[in-house]
Amino acid sequence: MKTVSCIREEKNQYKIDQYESLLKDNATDFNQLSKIVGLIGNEVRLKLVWLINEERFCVCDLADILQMSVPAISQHLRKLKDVGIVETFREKQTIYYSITAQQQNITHHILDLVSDKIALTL
Amino acid sequence: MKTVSCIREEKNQYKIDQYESLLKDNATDFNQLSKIVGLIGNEVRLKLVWLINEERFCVCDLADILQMSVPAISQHLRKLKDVGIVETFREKQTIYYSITAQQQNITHHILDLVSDKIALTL
DNA sequence: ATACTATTTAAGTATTTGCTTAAATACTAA
DNA sequence: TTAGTATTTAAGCAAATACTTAAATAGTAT
Repeated sequence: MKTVSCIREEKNQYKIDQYESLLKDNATDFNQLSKIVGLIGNEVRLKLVWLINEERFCVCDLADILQMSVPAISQHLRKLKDVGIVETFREKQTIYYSITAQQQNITHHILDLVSDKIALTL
Repeated sequence: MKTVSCIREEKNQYKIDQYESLLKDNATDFNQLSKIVGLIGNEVRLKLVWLINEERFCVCDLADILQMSVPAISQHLRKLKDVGIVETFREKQTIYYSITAQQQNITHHILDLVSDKIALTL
């Protein structure tokens, strides 16, 4: 059974039904994409992704740059790692983070927005 | 006084300081951009932005398409309107939503990700 | 082993978010 | 004016989020 909010004359029920099923058919993709975009849409994580895209960093470097606690940064990085945005490699005790090839498309699309907005050169 | 997490030999304190001040200089831009990206990175709002970019819709159309309550949709649209992603125009009792020119750059960048991922044709 | 460094994980908590329901607003039409 | 439609706003609440502190894990170096 289906809820109907619109009862006005001019509405196009056919069109509404078409868009509804179109979105339902692609529900998984919308869900996954919104998860990744939502993750990067956090101020700390946006900075982390931008930094890691510039060059590899370890957790405590990132904590110092952002002036935040190491566990806080570690937990943000874990979320980015869980969806495949960043990956790690160990060198002695230090664990370095870098951007994965896997989600580079999404990552770079969003980092383009940073470049558009900000003149960032070291 | 500044917190230091890294005490290892190999770290490059000069580089850390440079990135720290670079991010601080652009704090406002990172904050604004993350707000907008974070807003669109919600499954319901991502669908709303995609729909509204396809064609103009009124609140109750969108509620029917997404099978959600009218107040819930209205509140999502308000957030998108507050940051200038969508705008409204009234026709009789009906209020139609469309994408603004103002934030079209960001909006389209993110909708490109939808297109990349999903084959959406009506 | 032991001590130390780097990082992660877990538990606790305050804040934010996204819905619900009910009431308010705004406009249309008789 | 009155009734009806479209939408927004407000209050309340459950769930999610982002920190904190403390403890656990993993590797290094003596």
